[in-house]
Amino acid sequence: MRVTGFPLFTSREIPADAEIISHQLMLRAGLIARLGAGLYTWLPLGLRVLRNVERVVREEMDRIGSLEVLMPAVQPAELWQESGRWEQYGPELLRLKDRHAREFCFGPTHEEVITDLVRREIHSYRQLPVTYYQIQTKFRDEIRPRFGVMRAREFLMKDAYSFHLDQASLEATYRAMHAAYSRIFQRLNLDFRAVRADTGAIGGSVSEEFHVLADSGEDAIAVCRHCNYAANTELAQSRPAPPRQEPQRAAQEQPTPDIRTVAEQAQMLGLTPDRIVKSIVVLADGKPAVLFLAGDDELNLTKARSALDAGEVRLAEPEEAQAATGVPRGFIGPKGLPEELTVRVDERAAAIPNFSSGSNRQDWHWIDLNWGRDAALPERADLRTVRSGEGCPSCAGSLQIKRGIEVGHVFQLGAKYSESMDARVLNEHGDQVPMIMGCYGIGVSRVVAAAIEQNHDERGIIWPTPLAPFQVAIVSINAHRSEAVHNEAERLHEALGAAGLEPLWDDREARPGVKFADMELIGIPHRLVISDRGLSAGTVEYRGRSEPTSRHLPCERVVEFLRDLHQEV
RNA sequence: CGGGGUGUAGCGCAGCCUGGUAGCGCGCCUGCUUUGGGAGCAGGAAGUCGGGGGUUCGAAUCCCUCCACCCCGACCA
Repeated sequence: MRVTGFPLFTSREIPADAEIISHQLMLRAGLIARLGAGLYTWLPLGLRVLRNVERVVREEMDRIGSLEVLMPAVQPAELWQESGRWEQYGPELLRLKDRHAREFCFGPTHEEVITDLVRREIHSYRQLPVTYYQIQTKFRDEIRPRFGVMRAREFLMKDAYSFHLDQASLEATYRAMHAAYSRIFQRLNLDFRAVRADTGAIGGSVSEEFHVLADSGEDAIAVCRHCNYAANTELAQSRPAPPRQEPQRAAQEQPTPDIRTVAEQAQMLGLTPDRIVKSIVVLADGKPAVLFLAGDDELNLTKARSALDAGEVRLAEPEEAQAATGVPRGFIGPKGLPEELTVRVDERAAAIPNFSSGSNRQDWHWIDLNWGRDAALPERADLRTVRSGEGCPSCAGSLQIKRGIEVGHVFQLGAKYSESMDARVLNEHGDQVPMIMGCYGIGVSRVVAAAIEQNHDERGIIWPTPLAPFQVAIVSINAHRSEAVHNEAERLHEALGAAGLEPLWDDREARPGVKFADMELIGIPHRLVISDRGLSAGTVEYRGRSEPTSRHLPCERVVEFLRDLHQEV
């Protein structure tokens, strides 16, 4: 391809509204153009990268026997009403009406459609297991789209769905899919981790997320430094520290006027925060509950949701907390709390002897309380967020908190959709049984952004070979006045193309600096410079995108050299 | 949805407080020179100043209103 026939929409200026590096570089390199909030056009250069991600994904999906389909983006409301998600999903679901006022949504995901397809077409266990996938545009009306295609509203996703007679079959496909995902991200040269994950609104039991490690990632994940334990901090656990052993002291109530925070309480009472049990009022599906945690721990709302078996849990407003407990926030505690309140205690808070907490009386706190003696020990639960440096739950190592970009997610769904939508097959005994399902997603457009987050320098993008829109940049110096340069560039362009090496020849009449800067910004892995200077010695200059220096190659060896280099990766 | 901010040429911005008919850099077009790391000189094109309404002799500037976008928060696959 020649630049004169493949315009680059590069820019020197950093767009004002791009916050993270991948967003800035995608705009500056002319990969995408913004249309509206969370809506982007893929320009020719960017589309080549996106297609490369798709290609790798398709190859690996096909390899494990997953079958490609393409479902409608617009879906009838009836299906969503049948699964119950028309009500559940909320404003993130873009709802539409057609000319007959019939209701539809623009699909954010396709469990309903695929389940409907399969229940119509598959009737016998002999037809199972089966896995379908598609690569398709989704729309989720995100509260706050940001970071370019990283969190866009419209985005490209690979979603796959598997159907099984039994759990064992589901697990086999799940493992195959897991392995396929690992291969995909390996092939794309990304530094990633598979982490245990919350199943959230989709439902189901077992679930893992694939995260590309990057400081700009929106998710926090806990990874072990020694073993392969890795979990989203939404559910990560750590090895409990040995409980503190000390004789119980007599409880005393202390005046603590105007104390509101754990830090103030610790200071006034001369304690460290880990001797304090704090009381947090939450509303679980609208019902108040009090959660007790160690003073230096942070409440994990995802864990609270499962501990309280609730759909939605949020922190209570100060007025709501006071209404539920009868005391202002800051003075709530386990001793003397109204008995009808739902309470839970975090494991770590349950292990603190002689702790301090609110008195359920304004301006007073207890010290030296003990569970069982002064207040009944509530049902124990894991409620805290793990911290960096804590012990790994599955080995003797320690945990590290890293940031990750979620690029993939695999789920064992179970029978949630097949039951609500009545997707059954006959088993070998002639009984109607609901199919067991799995679902598996990859954020195709997000992978492009994630790859840039991980592969760039101050000059621009450094594409991993499988993603690069072009493999070789040919920069001809003064080709418009040197016939020799022009001819050699043209020869190489043709020869490299014939060798399948996807060259991009910058044949513009621009100054060399402009071309170098552009080729570096758009991240082409290999660069050839053709100049009179080199040709007089029978050489052209080669430089890898991330290499500091160039080397000279005899003209006749160039194609072979690049082909070998390309083969290595 | 709450809080904060920004809309002026394709991009990045100044001008607004203190009203007087719009400017800078990059980019773009033409010519000449230049040509191994984002050239120089000369000339040029390009803006409903986000939309609507109001105040005023006069509004980018002051007031009202609507819209769009960005950031923080809650939320979320």
